[in-house]
Amino acid sequence: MTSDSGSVEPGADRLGALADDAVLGSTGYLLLKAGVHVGHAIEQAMRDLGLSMRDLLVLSFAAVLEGMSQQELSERLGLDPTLVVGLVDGLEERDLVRREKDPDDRRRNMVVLTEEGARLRSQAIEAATAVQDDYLAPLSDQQRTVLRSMLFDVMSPRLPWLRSS
Amino acid sequence: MTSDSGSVEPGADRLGALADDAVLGSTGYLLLKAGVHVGHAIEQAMRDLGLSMRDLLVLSFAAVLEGMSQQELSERLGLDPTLVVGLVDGLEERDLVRREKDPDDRRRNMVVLTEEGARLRSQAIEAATAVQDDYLAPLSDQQRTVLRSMLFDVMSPRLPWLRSS
DNA sequence: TATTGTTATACTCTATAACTATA
DNA sequence: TATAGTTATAGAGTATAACAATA
Repeated sequence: MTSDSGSVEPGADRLGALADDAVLGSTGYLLLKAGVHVGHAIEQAMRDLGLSMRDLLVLSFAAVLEGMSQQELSERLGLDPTLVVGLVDGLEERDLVRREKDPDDRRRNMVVLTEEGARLRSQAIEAATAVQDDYLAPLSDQQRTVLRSMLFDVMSPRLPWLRSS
Repeated sequence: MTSDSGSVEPGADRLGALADDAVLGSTGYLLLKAGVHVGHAIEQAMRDLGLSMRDLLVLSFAAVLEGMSQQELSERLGLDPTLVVGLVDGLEERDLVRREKDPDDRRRNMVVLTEEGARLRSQAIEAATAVQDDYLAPLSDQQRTVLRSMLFDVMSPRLPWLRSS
C-alpha cells in the first residue's frame, strides 16, 4: 500500500490491457474473482451479526427445507459431514437452531430453525441483500435480472436443486 | 451418493423453489457458487498439465507484465508475499519462470517467463478455455459477451488494474 | 451389513514473526 | 529507517479414520 514508484497503481503504461489476456480477462476468471469478492463482502457483513456466511446458509436451508438432516445439509453445502457437526453445534449453542431426532429414522438429526434463529435470519438477509445491492451497483435493475438469469442457466446443470426442489 | 428415500435428489415436493430464497436464490450466492465451480473445474484441468490455477495466474501475469516483481505479483494475486515465494520456487524449479534481479533496485526479483513457460502457458490457456466454453455452454455467444461485460463492470471498481494497466 | 452422526487425529493451507540484503 | 524477499513457526481450516447408535 505504499506509494513508491514501481508498484501496481502507477503507469498504466508498460502494456496494454491486462484485460485482454486469455486468462486474466476471461469470463471465467472474472466470475471467479467476483465470487470470491462477494463471498468476502458477505462474510464481513455477517460478522457484525456474529455469524459466518456458512451459518447464514445453514439458517437458509433450515428455513426452506423441512426436516432437513445433517447429511442432506452437508450435501447442499458441499461440505464434509464432520464439518457440519461443528457448524450445527455453534448454532445450537446460541439457540438459533435445534436438533430433532427424526421419528421415522432415529439416526437422523433434523436441523430445525428456532424462533430466535428465524429472527436473526431476517436481519442477516437484510444485511446480505444490502451488500449485494452495493456490489451490483454498477448494473441497472434490468441488467441484474439478466445476470441472475444467466447465472441460473449456467449453474442449473451443476446445482440440480435449483430446478427441482 | 446412495439412492435412499430421504436424500437430496428425490421428491421435488417438500417445498417450492429453493431458488426463491432471498439468500439461496440470490444473484450473489449464484455468483459465489459459479466462481467456486469454475475454479474447481480449471484447477482440475490444470492438474493434467502439472499446474495449479495459481501457477497459471503467475504465468499469465508474468507474460503480460514486464519486469513484474514478486511484491507486485502478490498484490495482483491477492496473496501473501510469503506464499509467492513458494509459488515462484515451484515454477522456477521446472524452468517455467526465472528470477532476475531488477538492476534499478536489486532488492526486487523480477519474475520472467521462460520459453518453456511460454509453451506450457499456451497449452494451459487452451485447456482453461475449453473448460470455460464447456462451462458456459448454456449461454449463446452473445449472452457470454453480455455476461463478461457485466462482470467487468461489477469488478472494475474492485480490481483497478482491469481498467488501467 | 450399511448409514447417521460424532470424536480424535493428521494433514494442508495460510498467516505471523524474525532475519538478510538492499535502499 | 524502510522495503523486497526469505525462512521458520504457529494457527486455522479441512479431511481421514475409527466409533456408537440405529436401521
